[in-house]
This record gives sequence, structure tokens and C-alpha cells, in this order.
Amino acid sequence: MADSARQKRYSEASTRLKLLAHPERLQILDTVRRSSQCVCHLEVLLGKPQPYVSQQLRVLREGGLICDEKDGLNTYYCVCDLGVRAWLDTILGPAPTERSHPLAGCSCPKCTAQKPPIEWVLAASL
Amino acid sequence: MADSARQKRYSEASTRLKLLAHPERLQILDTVRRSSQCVCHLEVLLGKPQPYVSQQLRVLREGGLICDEKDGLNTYYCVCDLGVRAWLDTILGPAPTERSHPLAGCSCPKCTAQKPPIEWVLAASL
DNA sequence: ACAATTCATGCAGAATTCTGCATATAAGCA
DNA sequence: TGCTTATATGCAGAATTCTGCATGAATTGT
Repeated sequence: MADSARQKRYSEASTRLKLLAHPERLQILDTVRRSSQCVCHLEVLLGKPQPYVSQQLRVLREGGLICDEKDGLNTYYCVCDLGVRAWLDTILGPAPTERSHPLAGCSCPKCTAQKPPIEWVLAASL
Repeated sequence: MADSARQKRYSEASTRLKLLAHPERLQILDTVRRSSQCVCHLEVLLGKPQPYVSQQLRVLREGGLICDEKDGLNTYYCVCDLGVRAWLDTILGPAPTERSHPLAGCSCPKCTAQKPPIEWVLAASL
């Protein structure tokens, strides 16, 4: 490989690594690689204000690490690139295959639809 | 996995990623993962002043990404950790298996010993 | 002991990234 | 249209990282 091609590869890899070298962004990626999630979901998960979360999502989106998919008021983010998945597998270990739970505190349809009141669950188990 | 364990993993991974997110450091790692190399070798390769190279080597060494091995005046660095090798395989692709060449401009025994004058080489091929 | 070579360290100004906040946009609904 | 909800954007001060330089330490050979 030519020297300039190497240089280019190093700087491209380093650009992508910079995006990953951030605990909150890693947690976001680790979450959305399992299943796509909306912003308010991640907001609850990280315990950070919404603008902060959106900011990090933007960084990841513009860096090509995640894709967004809008549905009404909600925007769901996911990891669509297979190369990115491979990096995450190496860095964080393989993604768990179990379904991700709906999250108390997230009000998106995905979370509320699948989350019956605790009384129902208890009643059903009698 | 518990939440605090996750947080710890994210921040540890992010710490290591920060060390990798740097073109010159990536080039150093890519070089020494093939075979151990001395400082002046890397100095020629990167085209950067020696204190700069040593500084980056220190960062990598203190981060546990490389090991040093002293031999007289020279210090040879290499990637000893298998986990680090795996990360590099993912990030930069698998390491080439061919021998690394001695480098013109590097005066360490490793490079000069294996580098006979061009006249010898030509004479031998007659 | 002295000089030469190889490498390490400390430090400071420059450049970049981080992160919190105020505010903007856009969709759905009454 | 006006209100609410969900998300995006712009910006600025704070914190961190980068990088060049001066200098220090250790080893080898004379």
C-alpha cells in the first residue's frame, strides 16, 4: 500500500474513533444497536437533558455511525452499517440478543404500548 | 449486567479509544504490531521530531497498548496484548504477515545489520 | 572522565472538544 | 389557528488534548 493511502486510512480511522471515544456516545450506540430507540428513551437512559442527547446523536449521525427514521413526532435511531456493528462487537463485545425492555419514563409508542400497568401483570399471573 | 458495570465498561473503552483516535499513534501501532521497532525507526517513518514520537510512545505505553524492551541504547516497542491486536485487526484490518523492511535513515542494529550496501546486492546477483 | 548517541520528560501556548443552556423547528391535535 | 410534545440547532465558556521545544537521564565507546 502507498504511503499516502496509509496516511488517509489512519486519519479516517482516527476520525471515526474520536466519535466512539466518549462514554455517553458509546452507551447510545450500545443501546441502539440492539433495537432502534427514540430520543426520549435515550434521555431517560443516560439521565442527561434532551438537548445534550440530541447533540450527541447529531455527532453520531453526521459521522455515519447511526441512521434516523422518523415516525410522527418520534425519531428512532439505529445502527445500520455492518462495519460499525463489527467495531462495536470488538469494542463492547457482541450485542445481547434478548429483546430490549420498554423503559419506564419513556413515553414513546414503542415503550408505552408494550408496558401494561403492573396491576395487570400481577393479575395475569394469579 | 448492572448499570454501574456498564458505565464502567463504557468509560474504560472510551479511555482506550481516545488513545487510538490519533493518526500518528495509529501509525505507530500499525508498525509495531508487525515487529518491534526502535524510536528512531518510528521517528523516520512519521517524519516527526524524536521528542514528539517519544511522547506518543509514552501515552501508548502508559495506556497499556504497547510494551518496551531495552537493548543497549535502543528501546524496541511492540504490541504484546492480544486484545489490543484484536482491536487493531478490526480497526485497521489484519496485519500484513510479510517481514518489515529495514528502513533507510534508521541507524539501529536491526535496520543496519540487515541492510547491506546496494553494491553488495548487485554483485551477489551477477 | 568525556563525548556521543538514544531516548525520556516537563512545560506552555495553541487548538480542539465538551457540555449546558436558550431557542428554533416540526408534527399532531383541539 | 393555537397549543403541546418531541426533537434539533446555535452558541459560548470550560475543560481537555495537542504539539513543539528545551532539557534531562542512561548507555556506550574512547
